[in-house]
Amino acid sequence: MRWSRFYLFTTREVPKDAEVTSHQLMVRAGMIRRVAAGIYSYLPLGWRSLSKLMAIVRRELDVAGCVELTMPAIQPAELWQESGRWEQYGKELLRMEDRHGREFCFGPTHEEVITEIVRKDVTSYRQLPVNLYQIQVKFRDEVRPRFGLMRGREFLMKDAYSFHATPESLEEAYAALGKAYERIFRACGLDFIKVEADSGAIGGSASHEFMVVADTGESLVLRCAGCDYAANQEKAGTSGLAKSPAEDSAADDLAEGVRLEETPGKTTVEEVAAFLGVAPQRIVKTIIYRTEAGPVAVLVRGDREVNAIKLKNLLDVQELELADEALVEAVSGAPVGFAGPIGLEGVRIVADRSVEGVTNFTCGANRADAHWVGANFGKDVHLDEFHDLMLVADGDRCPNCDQNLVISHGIEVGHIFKLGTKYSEPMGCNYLDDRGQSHPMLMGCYGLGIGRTVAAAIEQNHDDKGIIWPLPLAPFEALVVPLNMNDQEVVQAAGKIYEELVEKRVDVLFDDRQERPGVKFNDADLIGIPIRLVVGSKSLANGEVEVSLRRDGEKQLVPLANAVEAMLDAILAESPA
RNA sequence: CGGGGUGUGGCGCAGCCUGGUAGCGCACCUGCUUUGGGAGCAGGGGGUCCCGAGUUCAAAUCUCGGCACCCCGACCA
Repeated sequence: MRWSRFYLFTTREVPKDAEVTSHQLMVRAGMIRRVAAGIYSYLPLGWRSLSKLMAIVRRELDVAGCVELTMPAIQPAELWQESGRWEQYGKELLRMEDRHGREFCFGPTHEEVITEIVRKDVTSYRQLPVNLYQIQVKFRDEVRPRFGLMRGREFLMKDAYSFHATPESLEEAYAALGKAYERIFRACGLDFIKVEADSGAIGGSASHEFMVVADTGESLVLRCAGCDYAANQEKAGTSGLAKSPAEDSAADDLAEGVRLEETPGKTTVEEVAAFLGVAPQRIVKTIIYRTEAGPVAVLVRGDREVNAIKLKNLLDVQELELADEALVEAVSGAPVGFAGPIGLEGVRIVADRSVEGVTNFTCGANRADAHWVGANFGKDVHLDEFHDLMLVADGDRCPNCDQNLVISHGIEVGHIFKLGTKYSEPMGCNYLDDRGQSHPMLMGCYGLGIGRTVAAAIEQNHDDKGIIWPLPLAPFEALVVPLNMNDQEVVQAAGKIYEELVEKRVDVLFDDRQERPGVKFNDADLIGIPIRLVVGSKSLANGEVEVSLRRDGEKQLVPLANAVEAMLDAILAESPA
């Protein structure tokens, strides 16, 4: 491709709304353009990288036994009503009406449509398993889109759905897709980890996420220092909390009985702890939630936070949100800040394990400006069981091996779920077994963010001058740069090399622009083509050209006659095994 | 949803406080020079100052309303 005929315009200025590197570089390199909040055009250079990734995805999924199709982006409300998600899915679902007033949504995911397809075609266990995928434009109306393609509202996603007669068959597909993902992300040059995840809104029994560890990531993952345990924060469990000096030194006085202390205006754990001179670890805080099944009070250790996902799973409710002031007052009889388990009635109380064994603790008195001190379970508060309802933090202990967990940020690039019969059952996607009995199919679903993966690759592969593409994702494999367009010998020599590379079907960009060398070098660094060949007047006078890798920038002088060969060798060397 | 901010040529911004009909850098066009890390000189083109209403002799500037976008926060009692 000749640059002069390609559509590629770079910019020196950093767009002011771009906060993260991948976003800045993609805009500056002329890969994407923002059209509205969280909505982008993929310009030719960007589209080439996305296409490269899509080709890799298709190749690996085909190997894993998946079959491609394409479903509509716009979906009728009826299907979503059938699965129950029309009501469950919140404001992220972009809903619309057609001219007849019929309701539709712009699909954020396609479980309903695929289930509708399969239930019509597949009726026998003999036809199973099936595994279908598409690469589609999705839309999720995020509250706050940001970071360019990392968290857009409209985005490209590969989503696969598998259907099975037996758990073993589902397990097989789940494992095959997991392996395919690992191959895909490795090909992208990504440093990633696979973590256990909660199956969340999509529901189901098991789930893993593929995370690219990066400070700009919006997810939190916990990894064990001692074994291979890794989970996202929503899912992560622990065998014990991080030790804190305060906890160790907290002398367990003999219970003298619970007593009331005035705590005027002290509404937070921090304030109460400071005011009464107790460690936050010895405060039991009471958080009140609103659910469709009524209010719920959660007890958690003062220095810790409730994990809403775990709580939602335990309670088995659809809606869960922190109670507002009015509800807190109605439930606890006190303003926000003074709720406590003692004498709390008319509300379900659940407790996190973090408070189990805490003795002589402090808690709200359900009365304005007062806390109980020296309270104890079994005496002042009666609870039958403690559950895992806490957000695991850095330094907590691994549930498998007791070593310390380490927290880090991650970019979620892939997510695989075992769905079970969550959709097949309500939607009647059934098959007949070998005895003629009808059963709902077992399903799996497998998502992979196309744009986000490319963005993550840039986050991990760049320097202060620009992108450093791993070869498989590079929009072009090679760049040929004639330095002086007025020097006919230079132009001819470079043009000949370019033509020969095209002959060899190398993905090559020829910078035939009438620009000064500095501009060409800087643009080359910015767009990050992995292998570069420079033809300049001086070296050409010695019959030589210069080959270098964007990765290390080391220049190698090569005789003109060997230029094409040197480029082909470099491409081979840069290709993943 | 709450708070803050921004909206002026393709991009980045100044001008607004203290009203007098718009300016800078980059980019763009023409010419000459220049050509191994974002060239120099000269000349030139381009703006409904987000939209609407109001105040005024006069509004980018003041007032009110709207829209769009950006950032921060979203309550752990």
